[in-house]
Amino acid sequence: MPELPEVETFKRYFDSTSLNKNINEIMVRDNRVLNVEENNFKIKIIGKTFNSSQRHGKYLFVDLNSIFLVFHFGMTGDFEYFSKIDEEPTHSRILFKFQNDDYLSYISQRMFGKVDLTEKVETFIKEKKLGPDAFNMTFQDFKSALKKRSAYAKSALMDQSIVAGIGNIYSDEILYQAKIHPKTKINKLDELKLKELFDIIKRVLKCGIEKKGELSTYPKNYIIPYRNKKGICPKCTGKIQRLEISGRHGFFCPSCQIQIN
DNA sequence: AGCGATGTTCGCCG
DNA sequence: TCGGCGAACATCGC
Repeated sequence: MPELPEVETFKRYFDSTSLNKNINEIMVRDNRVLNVEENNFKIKIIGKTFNSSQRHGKYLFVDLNSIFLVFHFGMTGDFEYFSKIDEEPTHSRILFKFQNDDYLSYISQRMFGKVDLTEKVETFIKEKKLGPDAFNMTFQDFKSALKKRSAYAKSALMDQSIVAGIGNIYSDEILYQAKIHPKTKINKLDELKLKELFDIIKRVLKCGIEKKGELSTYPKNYIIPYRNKKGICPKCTGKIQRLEISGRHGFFCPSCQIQIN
């Protein structure tokens, strides 16, 4: 379930299981997830160790000394660390074998995720046109990223070039908590409302990280649990509505979330 | 059986 | 240029 909170959860899992272990072997189960040539990928990594990791938006970068491994998880990506080869998970696409005979699997059921290499994190971020990381940005970052933008609020939040890390689910939650209609044009928000939105982005993402992306454990006044079935708004008991914005569907409460025009 | 799904990217068009 | 839309990518579960 990889939006920012999930990728942050993957990062913590990765850090606690896989850092500082020598990589002895790499098994590429399906090279369609690789953005680099398979042999080159292996040559660049085997014999090295994962020194540290950093997250930007939905991307995870791993420092390998002079080169960075880049993980993106698409819609169905995950990591799994295990000890015996017969425990290899279904949809394991890239398997790293460490010197201690343990394994780390990069899982991708639908193979929308991609594994890449880059010389420099900043260059990669620039090439992918990623905006500031949603969790680490300052209010100034946020304001200047939105400058002269007129997209729908939901589209703007999901636009990785404006803010990196927010996807379909969290954009719904953020707008619900901020009481903003998804189709409000983002440039219609005044400074005060923008600051409120900024604070809510942080709060919702922080909650997501603390709950490790387990949606069922979210607070009672969150709309996320109501995304699948058109339910009752937990704040006003009105009916949750579904809407479509550029091929993605979202949910909102028409009486709590007011459109500003 | 067909549709939709937590993501990204590209081409089209207003 | 910006931004909305729809398709494409690949697979699986409902």
